[in-house]
Amino acid sequence: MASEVEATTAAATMHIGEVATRTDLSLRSLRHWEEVGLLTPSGRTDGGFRLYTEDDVEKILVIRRMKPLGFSLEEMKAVMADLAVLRSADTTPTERAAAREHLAQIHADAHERRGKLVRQLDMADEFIGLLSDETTNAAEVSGA
Amino acid sequence: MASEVEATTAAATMHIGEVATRTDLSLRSLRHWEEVGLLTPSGRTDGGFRLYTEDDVEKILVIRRMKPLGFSLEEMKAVMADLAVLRSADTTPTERAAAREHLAQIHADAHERRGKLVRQLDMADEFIGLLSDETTNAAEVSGA
DNA sequence: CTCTACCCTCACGTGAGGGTAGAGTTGAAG
DNA sequence: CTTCAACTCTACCCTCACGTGAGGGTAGAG
Repeated sequence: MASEVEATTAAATMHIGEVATRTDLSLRSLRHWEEVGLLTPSGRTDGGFRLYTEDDVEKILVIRRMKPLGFSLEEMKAVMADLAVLRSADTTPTERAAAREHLAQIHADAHERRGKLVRQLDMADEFIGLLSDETTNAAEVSGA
Repeated sequence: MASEVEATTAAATMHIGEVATRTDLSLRSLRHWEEVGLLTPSGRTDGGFRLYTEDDVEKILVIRRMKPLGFSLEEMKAVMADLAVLRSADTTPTERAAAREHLAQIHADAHERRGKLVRQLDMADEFIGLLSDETTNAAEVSGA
């Protein structure tokens, strides 16, 4: 039998709490993601506890990177499905082509959204500058 | 008395539609902001149309800059109030001090949030890079 | 078996608007 | 003045991605 010390990252599964701390996400989010079918944990204990694998965590981290771009959970779900198609070996060329095309689309979209993020950062900086001004010299309005 | 032609940007007021296009915000947002007391238009026509002044638009633009930092409408409302205190002449020193202190707090908070925005941008870039990889060479997996 | 720390499933609440219906207002052209 | 298209009003329900309990079950160490 395989010894109990396989490696650090073998078939070890985690409960939701560990995943949450490791990915810096809330339990609620992870559960919600399952609810909507975005990321279903690989297993459950007999008692009903969710069991996540390292692989699950990897996927979660991909999703987490996608999130700041403001994609909906549905969109991310589609992306994960497409990525799965590309990563898996036994998918038809037609499927793979469709997945690639869709991902290319997403890629373009992502670029656009990135642009918006940058613009938001600019606005934020303008606001911060505005606040600096206001708090710096507002003390000397009627003074000497 | 001041003549009716004060300047180009005198007492001229606009309806909500013009404000929306000028600020790139939806009518719904502007109405919602009024609902929650974040920004109340300076007037109304007899028929009930909202009338915004240039000054209102200025405030709206300040709010718009604050938005990307993820402050809630309530928080922004407080900020606008504090800014109003600092800008107005007839406010007690106590009031002004409180406003400045609160704004300093917000300023610090804003910096933190800016940091998060930057980190989000980084994550976004990681995701985009990931997509690039996947879509670029996924075509040659079993080929030669 | 007990204890504590986790985890479960509902079920409702929230924030910041989106969308629509049905009715009223504007203001320019005729 | 009348008419009319374009605009705006309120009121209401919908969405999305969770947050927040309530009430109860599980894991596993002692």
